[in-house]
Amino acid sequence: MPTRAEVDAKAEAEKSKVKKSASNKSPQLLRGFKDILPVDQKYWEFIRKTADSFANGYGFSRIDPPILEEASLFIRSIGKQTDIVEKEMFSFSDTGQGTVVLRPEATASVVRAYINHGMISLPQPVKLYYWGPMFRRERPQSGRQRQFHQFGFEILGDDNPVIDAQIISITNNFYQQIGLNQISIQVNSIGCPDCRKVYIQELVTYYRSKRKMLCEDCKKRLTKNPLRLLDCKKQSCEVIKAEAPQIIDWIDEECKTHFMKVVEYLDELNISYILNPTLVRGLDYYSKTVFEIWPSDKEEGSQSVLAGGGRYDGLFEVLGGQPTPAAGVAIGIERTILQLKHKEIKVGKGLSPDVFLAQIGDQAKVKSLLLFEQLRKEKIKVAENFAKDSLKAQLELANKLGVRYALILGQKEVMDGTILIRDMESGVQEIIDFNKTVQELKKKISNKF
RNA sequence: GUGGCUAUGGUGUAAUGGUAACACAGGGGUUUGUGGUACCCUUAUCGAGGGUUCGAUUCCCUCUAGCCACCCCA
Repeated sequence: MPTRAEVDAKAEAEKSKVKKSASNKSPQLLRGFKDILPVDQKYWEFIRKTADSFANGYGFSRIDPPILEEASLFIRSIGKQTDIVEKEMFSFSDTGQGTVVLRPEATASVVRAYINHGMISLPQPVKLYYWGPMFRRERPQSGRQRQFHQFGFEILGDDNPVIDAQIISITNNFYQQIGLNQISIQVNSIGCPDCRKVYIQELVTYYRSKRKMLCEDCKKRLTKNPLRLLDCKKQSCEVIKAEAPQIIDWIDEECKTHFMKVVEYLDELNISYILNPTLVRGLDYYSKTVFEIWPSDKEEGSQSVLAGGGRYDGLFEVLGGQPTPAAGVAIGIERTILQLKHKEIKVGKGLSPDVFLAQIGDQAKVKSLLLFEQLRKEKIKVAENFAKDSLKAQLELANKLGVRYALILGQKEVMDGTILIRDMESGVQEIIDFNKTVQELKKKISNKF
């Protein structure tokens, strides 16, 4: 039997071994976290630009709530019983601040900001737009990451159904605008808390009578989150679901009229949508209208939700504010980009430079450093590689970048006060006065179009 | 969190119980001032740890990660 000392020594050796090999390995990305690489930036810029212009055009003001918030903000808003709060939040305790979490979504923060800053005294409704990272500790797969990005539009302070329709319309227009017209808009109403309670009672009664035929998950849902029963995709439960009472038949007059109005507006706006009586959303704060955007190719079986939203009239009170009606949408950026790629939608032109500046020799290098600055100020997009000395290597690079023209500045040109302009397509070169570089270049570049 | 599949260089792919092949990309070069078409050189302790074995990248186990489905959501 080994002595205590031996055991300790062994453990120590083991530890240092691990430490050593770990320190030699380069640090890896955390699970579910991703770098947004240069090759993908054009998609991000494209979406960002479009989102910005939508915010602008529809009169939404930008708000950037912090990424870290009090845990209670989300527990109270999203709901204790939801998966997001129960098992998906990145939370930790910060000295003196209690439990803080990396935000899993932004609507709660926006509402918190509305309350905190007394936006109730602003002309209503208040229209806000956000963009940023969200965090959910989920098992990653494609279109599902632990850090992902959303942007969203929220209209706070008005209960008119036209607001609901407008949010859906904006979302629809956004997808049309970026070229993703193969989407389906799923719409439903889950009523207000009062009539929902009645409906849930009814639903539970119905499902209880069929309890023996339910799958394990649904038995759990029956007590935990009855609305989710409607989400089950199991064949056996589908049958039961088909006969289940529909929420639309149980919501009260006010909720029903509201929903009819929303649908009417959508019809007027010529937006095609699908009434989905089983659509319920996972966040507790929703009331009345709920909707989701799905990719319309059912063949792929991809059930990933591109965007989702709805009305959340009850949220303000839950967070200690005055009762305020509101509606909004959150759009998943990664998932939207995935669809753009899937549909091979071309995005942006890519920023290829107009000209490559090549230099040979020390004097020329110094002079081209200055010329580069001059060209940049003239808004000519110029590429270079001052670190390379050989002209061959520089032209090779110029070729790879696909520039039309190359400027060549060597010892001889410096002496003569000239510079070479080479047409990379024809290989024709001309000698021009160094002082006329900008003027000549501009002439050539504008000829291109 | 549960289940299934997978794991070879920067990327995409081979092969094999005796330490890895090919393509592309990258870097360097073919006497130092010319690219897009050539040629040469160069880039992997085969995800991590353990086991079986004379010997494992190849077989087994564990872990980790990715993908898919579920759960849930964007």
